[in-house]
Amino acid sequence: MLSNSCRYGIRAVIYIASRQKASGKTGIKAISEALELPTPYLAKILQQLARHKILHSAKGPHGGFSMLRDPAKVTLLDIIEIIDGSDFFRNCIIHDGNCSCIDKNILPCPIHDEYGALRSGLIELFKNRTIYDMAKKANENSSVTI
Amino acid sequence: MLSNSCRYGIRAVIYIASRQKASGKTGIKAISEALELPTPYLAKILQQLARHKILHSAKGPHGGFSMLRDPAKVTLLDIIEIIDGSDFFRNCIIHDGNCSCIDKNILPCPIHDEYGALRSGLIELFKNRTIYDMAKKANENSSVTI
DNA sequence: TTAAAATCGGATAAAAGAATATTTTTCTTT
DNA sequence: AAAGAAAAATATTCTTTTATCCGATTTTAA
Repeated sequence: MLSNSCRYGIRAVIYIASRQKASGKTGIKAISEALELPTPYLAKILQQLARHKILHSAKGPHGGFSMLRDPAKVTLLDIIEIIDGSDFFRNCIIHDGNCSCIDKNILPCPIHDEYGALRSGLIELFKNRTIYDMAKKANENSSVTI
Repeated sequence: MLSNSCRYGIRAVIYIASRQKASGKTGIKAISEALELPTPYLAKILQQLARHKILHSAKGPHGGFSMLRDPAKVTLLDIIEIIDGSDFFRNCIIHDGNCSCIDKNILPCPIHDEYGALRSGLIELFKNRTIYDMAKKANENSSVTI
């Protein structure tokens, strides 16, 4: 459902937020080692999030990434929309393009109603979970993996 | 969420089932024209479904595809598993590989419980909707699109 | 035996994923 | 202040996967 890029991005942001208090900025190397992700690929993703003002990035010695926006105000949905776009949230499950509940000129597919309800549930979940929530969980509860 | 191949396959099977009563076999050309799908690509997908005994295929004049298994006993999940595999139903939302509820050695991710519930809902939906249901809907209800 | 169909193998294109090399910025040290 | 080093940013290239197309072959009913 979510692309690799998107999952990497989400995990990295949670990690950055979870270390914010203790150590300020976190270098790309530290992140990719901790999460076991390919460094240059992750760098590209974090650059994208920095351009979208989710993260702050600092070059030079002791540089690295930190949260620019308040983690409590960044939702999963924000990150997903930046990296994967919002097609998923608008599309029908068996057709290209918009779902009939977005484009009223399209007739619904045979499982429109049931799928629509589940899709709404997903959107709500993504909209309600903030980076703050998840970073906190990761910090105080060691039985959780980022 | 579902690949193009998978969505094409589902729609084609519904179409074949919906025409079964009236006209028996349906040719690949007729299907791809009706659903506006690329003919040779669709052919490959249908061959795959034929190998997995969902469809029957007949060469020669008046050949074409028809349902091999009873449409009432073919679920969406059956088709999805053949074409896209079952990774989606086993995976965590932010990690590669199995979810912690499949592999007990893995610690859950920070949104494991909430996502798990929604994922189960999707699986149930895919398991409960049969090709028969959807073909019937398409036949008797012209305000639905395959 | 011919024409209509599916089948099969490979060719091509586009997108996603990943790695390498270079450049730019900024801190630190002299 | 200048030089050097550390870090991210950018650009380029490579690989893999997904999507698509095409030509040749096989099958089979009329």
